Amino acid sequence: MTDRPRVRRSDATRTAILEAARERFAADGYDRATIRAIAADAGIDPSMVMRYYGNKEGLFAAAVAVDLGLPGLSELPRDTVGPAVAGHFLDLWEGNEVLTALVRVGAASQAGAERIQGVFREQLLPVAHRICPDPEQVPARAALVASQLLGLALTRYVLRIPPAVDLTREEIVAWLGPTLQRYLTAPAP
Amino acid sequence: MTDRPRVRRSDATRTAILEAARERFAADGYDRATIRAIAADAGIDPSMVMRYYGNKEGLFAAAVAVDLGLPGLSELPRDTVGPAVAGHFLDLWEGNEVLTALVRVGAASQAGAERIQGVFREQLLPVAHRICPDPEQVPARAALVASQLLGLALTRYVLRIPPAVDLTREEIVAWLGPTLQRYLTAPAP
DNA sequence: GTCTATAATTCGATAGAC
DNA sequence: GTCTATCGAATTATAGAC
Repeated sequence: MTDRPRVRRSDATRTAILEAARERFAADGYDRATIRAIAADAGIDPSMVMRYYGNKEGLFAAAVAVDLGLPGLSELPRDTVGPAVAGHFLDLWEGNEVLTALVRVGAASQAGAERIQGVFREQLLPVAHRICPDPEQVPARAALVASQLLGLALTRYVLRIPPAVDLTREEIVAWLGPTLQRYLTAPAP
Repeated sequence: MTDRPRVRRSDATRTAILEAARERFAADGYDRATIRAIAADAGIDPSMVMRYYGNKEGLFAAAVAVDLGLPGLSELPRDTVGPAVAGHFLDLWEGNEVLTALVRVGAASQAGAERIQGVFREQLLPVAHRICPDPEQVPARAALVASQLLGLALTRYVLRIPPAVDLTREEIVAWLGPTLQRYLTAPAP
């Protein structure tokens, strides 16, 4: 009977809230990104945010749900996986504020740090297991990969150190590619 | 006449405040590290912090004044500078909360990010100029070095991703040494 | 579903007694 | 130099009208 398409008005509002939240968390960090400011950006009332997401932590959790889209990478030829990973992550970072928000909040709060630990454990580790030779070394190798990728993101997108911002995509892939390749596939030193 | 040693009582208080501030900023980040909590840790009254450092920003600036002690590294043989840099920074991070506080606040606030930019410009760049061959490439190479060093610090000391925490000193020097060596001295790719 | 009004905290900063 | 008391502002979160 009343099963028409079900395009609730609130869906647009929810999307607007999440988008504004991502921008604010990425730009200001967790504490300074106030619900009031996010609601103002989204053009709605602050109390709506509470209604939809319960509290600030729930809003953050919904805003930074992230899919790295990594599984496809494990199909690539093993001897060029380093540059492929570098390029893939550059695309992710350039086109999306979620990751900047995630790092910024991860560095600032325990809850944010645990969320990044979760992404590492559930998305990066499994793929590393399909790429690396010795299973026993996978966690250490994945941690090294994460350190270089997150370090570039930190210097380039969060701290915005000028020479890191000025690097071109080609330069980054050329410099980081061999590093990641070694961390993933080279014999342990 | 009254030029006795000048050991003011307040010196001990100042030191206690700065030490407590470093711990709090490192553990909680800028916003959550309240003046009240810092004063409580130092065993003094919150108003003393204001008296000595003017405001919270002044306190932070005094607490994270940092000397990386880098110049000595430029005297080392050029072909083993990578592992030397890795080991030097590991010692710095392990023995001092200043750097953790700096990264945590740098990721969370603009003022903190600018402070790290200053450290990069005034302490890392000059040393890189004495190590790298081509002066024109120095900023980019230094930025790559910073990305790997800060990335390890982020994953190991701030986010505390378990496999990054579990890495031994020897493993880190062995893995990061060649990376830094290449960023600093290898021909551009 | 949306908004007004406000409760309940908490923080940085100030004024002033001792 | 040190502490008490407090102000003013900003925040999350709630209650309830429409």
